[in-house]
Amino acid sequence: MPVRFYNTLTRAVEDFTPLQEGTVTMYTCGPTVYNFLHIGNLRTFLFEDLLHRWLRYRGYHVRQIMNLTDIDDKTIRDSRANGIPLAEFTRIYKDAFFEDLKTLNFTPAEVFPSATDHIPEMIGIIEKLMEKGYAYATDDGVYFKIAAFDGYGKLAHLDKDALRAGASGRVANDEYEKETVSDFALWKKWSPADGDVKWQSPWGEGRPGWHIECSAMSMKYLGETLDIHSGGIDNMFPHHENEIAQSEAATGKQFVRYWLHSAHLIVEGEKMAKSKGNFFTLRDLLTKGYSARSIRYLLYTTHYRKPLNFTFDGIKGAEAALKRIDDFLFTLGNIKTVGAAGEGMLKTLAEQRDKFEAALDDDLNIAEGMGALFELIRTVNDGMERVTKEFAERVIEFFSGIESVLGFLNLGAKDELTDEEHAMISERTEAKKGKDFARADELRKLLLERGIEVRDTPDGPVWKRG
RNA sequence: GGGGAUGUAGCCAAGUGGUAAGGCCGGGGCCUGCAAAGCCUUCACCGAGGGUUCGAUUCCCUCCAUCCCCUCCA
Repeated sequence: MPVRFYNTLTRAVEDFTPLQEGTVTMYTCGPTVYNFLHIGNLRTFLFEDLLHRWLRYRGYHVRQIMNLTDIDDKTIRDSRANGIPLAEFTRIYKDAFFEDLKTLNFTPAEVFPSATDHIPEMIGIIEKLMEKGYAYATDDGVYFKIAAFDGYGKLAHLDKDALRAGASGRVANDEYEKETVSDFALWKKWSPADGDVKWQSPWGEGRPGWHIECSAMSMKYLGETLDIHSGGIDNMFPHHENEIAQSEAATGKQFVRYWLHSAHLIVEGEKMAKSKGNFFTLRDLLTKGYSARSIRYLLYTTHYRKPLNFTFDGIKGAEAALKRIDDFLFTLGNIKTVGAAGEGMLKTLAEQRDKFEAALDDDLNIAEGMGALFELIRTVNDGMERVTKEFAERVIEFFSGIESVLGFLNLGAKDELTDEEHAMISERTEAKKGKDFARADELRKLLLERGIEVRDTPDGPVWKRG
């Protein structure tokens, strides 16, 4: 079975085949760099990370581009509020963004282009749109004329004639000079609120509209037609709809073949909002003592098209679940029994691996995939006394393989003990032999204080660092 | 007001027209000198009300709740 994805464009699950055999071009909307990443951002970015990793696992060469929006209303507003030049201000959050990606063990994109480095490319597209009659200039900027683009609304399934300004009640009483309220800005002429943020253009000094950056950067790095474009569901309209309009109007070609959108995250059943006090950045959670891998696990294990309810009970559960996997791999790593792997065990391994892969192929159903993993764990644990070193290695090899998809396993090399610690373990074993359990328990406690947990097994004591 | 989703055990979360995976927590038991790890066992009338059907959690309708979008929020 091929990999299948739910395509927002067609509202159906479709078989995935890239335009160019073996290579996938993928553009993912990145962060606006005016704050640290919050768990909502992470939900979307982790879905995209899973997408990237699964395509790789399936043998594709993935060319992912993730942009950084470093010029928009919010970055200008906050840089001015802080009295820092825009580039200096966004630098802070760009650096933080890359640190956070590293913390969460993201597979990096091929390029992370910044909007401000691509102003000429954006101007180029706008000029083309002007030439073709899809855009017009006014006193305050250049706008895309949606009436001129037939397919407008095909992604969001909105009727362009029915779009009303201010329907959401969020639009201030701006004096628009646009021909139609839903026409969107390609270029914004400089206004005093922009401070010293401005670029030269054929339409005077100003700055690009928000949507044009993604068209310019995706086409520059990946070509005029992309295999996959993804982002949060909230960006479907107007952002992605506008990207389609301006890109396809400019090139005359299909812009994106598969659109994938992730649902939002809520916190303890409620919308996450600063005003509700339930707004958390990654850094907030790390400060509270939660591990990056448990955050990754938790945000990874709900299907991406379903709203994810982030709870603190959930993150504690994630830590416990990870410990179960850790202990399983730890136990396997200490198996010494010699002999061939049993038929039944090999069959279970093959079955659960197939189930895991089939689940991920089916529109990235990771929840079902994890179910297969835990079934494998339970079955192997159940027959652990019959597990041989050879079979244990096979299982560990399987987990090492899927770690390229999961990114939250603990397969690290063993820490070594000091001579003193080795001596303590030996002394405890001797004490046990002599039935001096008081001394044995004392030594176990002393080792635990050093972060070393000793477990007795039929093969003798094993130890792990906590 | 319009459009789009979601609602499964204390919590998280798959799934199916024939009586519901998995993880966490809790109860009971086994194993252990004691632990740890592990195993076994227990824990759900699938938001509410109708309808279609031999049979619905799964399809249809209504309602309720929550979330997303309707010009710049992942």
